[in-house]
Amino acid sequence: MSKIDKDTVITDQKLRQFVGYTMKRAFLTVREDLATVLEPLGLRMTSFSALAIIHENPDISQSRLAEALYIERSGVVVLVDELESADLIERGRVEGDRRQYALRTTEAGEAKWQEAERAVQAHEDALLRDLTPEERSTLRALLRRVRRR
Amino acid sequence: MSKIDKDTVITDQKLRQFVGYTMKRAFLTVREDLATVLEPLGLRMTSFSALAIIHENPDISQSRLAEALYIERSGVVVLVDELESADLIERGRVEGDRRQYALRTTEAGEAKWQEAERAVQAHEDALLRDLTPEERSTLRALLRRVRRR
DNA sequence: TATTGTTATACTCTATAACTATA
DNA sequence: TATAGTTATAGAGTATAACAATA
Repeated sequence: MSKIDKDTVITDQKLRQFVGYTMKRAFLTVREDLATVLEPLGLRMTSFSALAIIHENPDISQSRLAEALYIERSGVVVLVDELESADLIERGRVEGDRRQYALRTTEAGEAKWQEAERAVQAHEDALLRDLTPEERSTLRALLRRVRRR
Repeated sequence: MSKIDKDTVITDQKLRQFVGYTMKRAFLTVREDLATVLEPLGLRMTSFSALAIIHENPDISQSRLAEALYIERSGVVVLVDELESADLIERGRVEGDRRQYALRTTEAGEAKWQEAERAVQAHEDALLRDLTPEERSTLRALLRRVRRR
């Protein structure tokens, strides 16, 4: 019932055997740093992703953006509101279907994307500084091979 | 303002260049599957980790468990309440310091840990089925080299 | 003064469900 | 009937801050 030593080393050997545990730890590290990098740009992790998808797929609808981001359409509404309020994207109308919007970046949105892309690249270069370019590619490739059952 | 084609392929080339994006996707896949695996055992991702740490570090205090789990002490209270209510761990008293607890697994907790460990191993084997044992080791090793600045 | 555990509160992120307007 | 977008609500997972007991 006692013998707790202030300097006893806490081990996590059992957990370390799991890829998921290591992945969670790495992801939380990335997420925290990324948040501080994006914050001064007025972006969050998800709005950064949304801006990237809209930049790359002009005139995409909210529903398809939801699929691309793997979130529900209801979540996209808030996200798009946020980007639109910041004048980074516009809700264009589609001729022939008045239900959906055609999302596209504004000029300011394009500039913001370029800036954010550079900032995020610098963030990754910092966190992955111990990995060679080849190792980073390997890491990306291995992560992409994690598959749902 | 239109030309949205129902079959237009949505690309995420810009995001894929980032390790963090791929990591998030992989982690969410793991987290979702893990949750369904742990649910019938009455565990969550974090309580599974806590059980592992307590199993491996008998008589650990709540504060040190918080450090091991990278969460706040206030969060540990709820977590430990949860595991204690399920009779998986006990809050033992420390002789010489009445402030802290000495957390340890119960017999039921040990059994639950063995069962959960097997279940989580099966979950990983399923999600990482496309990776060889060597590739899984490589993935773990690379993830561990992601470092805070 | 510092540490341990606790409580209350709040915040972020996301999902669910019910709704409207259009198709 | 089905689809696109919206709103309100709720839940999970954490963090922050203030506090009591003990060191």
